[in-house]
Formats: sequence, C-alpha cells, structure tokens
Amino acid sequence: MSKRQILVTSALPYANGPLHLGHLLETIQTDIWVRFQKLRGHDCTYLCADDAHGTAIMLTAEKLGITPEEQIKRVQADHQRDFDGFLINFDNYYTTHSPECEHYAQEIYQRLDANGHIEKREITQLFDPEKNLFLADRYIKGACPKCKTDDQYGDNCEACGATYTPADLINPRSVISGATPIEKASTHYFFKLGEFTDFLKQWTRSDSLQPQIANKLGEWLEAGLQSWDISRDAPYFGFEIPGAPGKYFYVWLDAPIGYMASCANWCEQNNRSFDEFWAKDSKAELYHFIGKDIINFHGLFWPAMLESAGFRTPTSVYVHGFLTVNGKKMSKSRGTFIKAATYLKHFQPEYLRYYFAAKLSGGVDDIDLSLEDFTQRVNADLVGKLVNIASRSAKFIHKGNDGKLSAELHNPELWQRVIGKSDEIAGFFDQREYSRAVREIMALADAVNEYFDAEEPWKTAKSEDTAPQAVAVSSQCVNLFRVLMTYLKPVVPALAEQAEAFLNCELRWDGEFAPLLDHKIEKFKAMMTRVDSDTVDKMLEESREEVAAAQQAAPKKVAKKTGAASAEIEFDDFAKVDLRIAEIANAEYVEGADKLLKLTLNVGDETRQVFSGIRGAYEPEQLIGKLTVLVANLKPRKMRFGISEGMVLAAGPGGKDIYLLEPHEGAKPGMQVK
RNA sequence: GGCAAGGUAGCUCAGUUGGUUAGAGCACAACACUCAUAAUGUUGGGGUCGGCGGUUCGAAUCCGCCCCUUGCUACCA
Repeated sequence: MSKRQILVTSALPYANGPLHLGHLLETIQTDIWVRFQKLRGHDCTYLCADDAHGTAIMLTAEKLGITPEEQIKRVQADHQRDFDGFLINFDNYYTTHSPECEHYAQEIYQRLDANGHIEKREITQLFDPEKNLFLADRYIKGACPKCKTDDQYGDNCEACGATYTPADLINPRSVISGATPIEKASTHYFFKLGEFTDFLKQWTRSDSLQPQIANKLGEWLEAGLQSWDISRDAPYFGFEIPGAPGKYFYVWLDAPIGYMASCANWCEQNNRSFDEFWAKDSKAELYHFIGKDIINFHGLFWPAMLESAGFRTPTSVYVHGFLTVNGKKMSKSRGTFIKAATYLKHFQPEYLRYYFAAKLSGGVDDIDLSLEDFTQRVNADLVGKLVNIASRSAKFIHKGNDGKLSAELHNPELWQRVIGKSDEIAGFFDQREYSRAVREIMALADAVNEYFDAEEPWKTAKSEDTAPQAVAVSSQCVNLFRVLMTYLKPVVPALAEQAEAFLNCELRWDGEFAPLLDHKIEKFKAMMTRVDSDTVDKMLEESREEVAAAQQAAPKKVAKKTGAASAEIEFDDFAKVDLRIAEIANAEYVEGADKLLKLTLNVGDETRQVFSGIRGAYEPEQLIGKLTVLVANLKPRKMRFGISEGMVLAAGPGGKDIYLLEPHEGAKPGMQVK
C-alpha cells in the first residue's frame, strides 16, 4: 500500500452562533474519513477554522456591546469545545481572521487583478442612512408588492411566493435600524468568473466529483456564469482590499482561503511545506467536505480563483445532504433544533457518530436522525451485538485460562471470513460508503454471536474435559471482537480505546491481521451503556426551553413582559420615541371590531387617526375631550379597518383593566413629552 | 413553472447491466438458551416496490403521464 498524502477540510462554521447537529453531520463524516486514512497509515491532515468575517458578525458584536474580535473569540472557543466533545480530531483549527488568511486573500486578489480577472463596476443598492450601511436583501423588510403581506424579506414573499428586488417592497425598512432605506451607488469589485467557463467545464468533469454534483455544476455552466461581486463597502468586518480604501473582501472570498490559512499555520507549527500542498504541481490530494448548500462556492468560485492565482485545485469536493430530525427540518418549536452542547449534556458523542455512520453514503441524500431509530439502533448494534461479544466471552477466558487467550484458533474458517472482509470494508470507508461498511461489520458481528451460541461455551465450561473448548471458543470470539473493533475504530474511537485496554493491544489496520494467541487480556468492564429513550425526551425538552429562553431574551419580548426588568437603553434610544400630548377630538366604535375604538386625535397642528384596543374599558363618550399621550412617530399600521397612525399610551393587563394616561392640567395638544 | 434528487415491510435502509416465491436490521409474536449491560439464537407474521398506462416471454428495475417530499432556479399574463 503506497502512502498517500492527503489534505482534508470541513466547511468553516460561521462565528456567529453555536454549533448544532447539522454541523456535526459534516464534521463527523469528515473525521471518520480522516481517522480511517490515518489508521491505514496514510499521511492525512485535517484542517478547519472559524469563518469570522461579515456583516452579521459585526452586527451581533454591536448588539452585545463588544468588539467583533471579542465576539469571534468567544464563539470560536465554544466551537472548539463542542468539536472536542464529539471527538473531532482536527490537526489544526484556525480562523479566517488571521494574518495568514489576510496574506493569501491579498495575494490571490492581486494575482487575479494582475491577470485581468477583476473588474470594477458601479452598482446601486439600498442603503441604511442611519447606520450608514449598505443593506443585503435579508436586512430589508417591507410589504410584498404583489400580495401586500407585511414583514417580508427583500428577496421573496413567504406568503405568496413572489420574488422581487428589495427596491420593489412597499414601505421598505432596514431590519437593523428601522430607517427607510435609500438607493445609493457604489463601486464594487467583481471576479470575472465567466472567463473560467471552459476551465470549469473541464474541471467538473475530469475528476472524481459525485455525478449529481457534476450535473448541478453543469447546469450552472450551461446557464452562463455571471461575474461575482467580491467587495463590500465599509463598515465591514473583514480585510481591506489592497489599493481600494474603504472596500473590503466579501466574507465568501476569504472563507475558502481560510483552508489555506489554517494549512499555513499548521505547516509553520509542524515544520511542513505549504507549497507541497498548494503549489500548482502538488502531488498531495486535497478534499473539501461540504454541504449541498455551498456547492457554488466550492465547485465554481474557488477552483476558478485557485486556477487564476496559480495554485492547485481541489482533487474533489465531497458533498453531503442536510440533516433532518424525525423526518422533518430541524425545528425550534418541536425541540429538534438540537445544539451540539445540548446533545453532549445528555449523551456521549459516539452514539451519534455511530448512528450517522450507519446512515451515511457517498451520495448527497439528506440524512434523517430518527430519534426512535437512533435509540434502537445504537442499543442493538453497539451494545447488544458488538460489545456483547467481548462481554460474554471474557469470563470463560479468565475462569478457564487465567485471562490468557488460547494458543490456537478454534475456528480458522470464521477468522478468515472476518479478516477477509478487510479490503472490502476499507474500500467502503474510502468511498465514504459508511453505511455499507457498518452493515458488513454488523453482519459479521451477527455471525460471531451465532458461532458463540452454537458452541455453547457456558455448557462446555462446566465439565472438566470440555472446559478447554470453552476457552478456545471464547478466545476465538475475543479475537474476532478485536478485528471488528478495528474496523469500527474510525467511527467510535473512544470505544476502541477501551477495547484496546481490555485487549492489551493497539488496534491497527495498516497491515495483515494476525490472531492474538497465548495473549493476556484484562477483565471485562462495561464499555458502553444503553441509550435511554427518556433521556432523548429530556434533550428535546431542553432544546425547546433553550429556544424559549432565547426568545424571551430578545428585546421585543422583554418589553412586552410586565414586571420583568427590561434591558437598559441609552438616552438616545429613548429619544427616538416622539411622544406628544393629544386631545381626543372624537372616539367611536369600529364596526366589526369588538376590542377597538377609533380615535381622532388633535396633536396641535395636525390630526391623527388611531385605532386603540381599549373598548373593553372605555365608552367613546367618556373619552371625547380628554387629553392623553400619543406615540407620534410610530410607523403607520395598516389594519382591516383603516390605517392606524400611532398609538396612545395606557397601563394595565387588558380587558377592563386599561388605564389611559392623562397629563396634568396645563398640557396642550402637540406638546412633546420628554 | 423549469431542473435535480427521492418515494421499497410499522421504523431505518439494501436491491448490481430487467430474469425464479422482493431482501436486511430494528420493532412485533412464538420457541430455545441463561455466558452476557433483559444481551443472544431459531422460526414466523407483515410489502398490488407512490399511482396509472406502455415496451417485453418477463419490470421495483426501461419509457410516458400524474401525485407527494426535499433542494436549486425563474417569474410571464
């Protein structure tokens, strides 16, 4: 077996939130593959990093009142803790907010530019005049131009499915500040992807891409490639573009460069050569494990950038599907949006590693985590079948032969059958057909249990003359257990470690298997406990609670809660609210509404119409002529009965207990309240 | 709407280039065993292989239409 030199990456998690089980599907898939390659004796290096730039991170930091640097540091610490918890064995976990990443981002950009692959163009975008920030589609909300449903994002309507540009929205507003966006022009930098069409057509067909992915990329290539906008205007958390003050690299430009940065950083620490991996003529293999949502970045932009900049391109991009839980998209309200940390509070990592392995193939199909199946599968396969082999054999060896395995194999045919599967199973792991590998391994475990059952060592152990037979059969089973655990070692490394302690022997898979003969083993200790379905319920319950808690922490909800201490605000925040004294010029019932009164308010030099939900507490006649307080700059709200232009202030829980605010004598309509 | 991937036993999934009565594991039932973390073994029930039509001596498998799920993509009256 010739030694391969392999570089492997998982997609970089975004440094803006905690990891959930969807992230783990990918890192577990990758980690199993890397552990397998290492176990087979190859020179395999596993790199990852946090993706640490972009508007979202900047805004989160601002909201938390910390610097973006502090924010990404916190998140990265959490990410690394969670990955460790799942036994993800990175050779290096770095960050895109690093000198290495800046260096390569600039170098690649400069080479693209020198090659004539960068163009500048003025584009017009919506701009938040209060925050001085250009707004991506998801930061703009407004009413759908087609069906008028309010509160829709800038690209499409959830209610009627219409698509449009943010400029088409009715009453558009910035999600960040609430301000009405204006159109503003700015020069952007583009990567001329279209010039790589022929190169990409070749690249996508010439290598080992999954056929579904090659087809998908082919579709895009046929449709024609647009230039890719790689710049963002200040303020932006990222790297400034050389020679372009105030312009920053779009986060997706430096994200894949983070793979290189992590590699450079690792090479530096381990005295390895960066060029060996990334130079145009590199002999090393390079694989990116990614989800199907980011195929375009890894299958088009990234290889084209590398090609232009004179680096090697990936050997392949391995794409997996999404994770669903109990057959549906992960849902916060169902509690199936399970964070990595939440899982780890209840379960050991290897249950999930095994379950994912049992379901993963080399394809791009979605994987379902069916929690009932998860419980049964793990208990039946790992505990009931595999570990049980050691558990039921060990006693006879200690009782009958002082813990020493017999001097020869009792059933060489069965031994041959099990070790004879080595290449096939290894092939499945290499092809990322983990489910096939697991199926084979468990079929062999079944065969071992059948053998043990047929030989009935618990009976032969009882009489003097047949006692050696019990030892021989048990020794055979322990030897087979060892081979099976070796096959499964990439999937369940900690369990394999316990098996190694029990067997007094390292589990290796880099050569031929030889049986352990006349070999002392340790007393058997329970290696793995069963999954308890009550614990599954607890985990779901906790996930639901976490979501509920997070929602309460959101400012909107806190403000609604009576009695609860609201988050502190600055004076400026308060000053945004324009409160005015208003005279209730008229009040009347609203036809068809049983809670509303329609108020006509005199606010000095103007008149406002406000719908207020106070009918349960007031008759219209009681109110006419009274003074109260109006929120004058509240965004007008379209209601079934007309437009409500503001709100009046009242206290109380509702129903009959509503108490309208009334100023002391002397206040005049239109006066500002401050 | 277009494109792609799916739809096989209660659950999770295999089914190679069409070829005998469609498979596995789990779950379920009966029996056996009692060494083992109530683990294991044997036997059994359970499927018009999304629907309809076609090609063929023969279709889960090939073709057409339709339905459902997921993803990507585009909106014109």
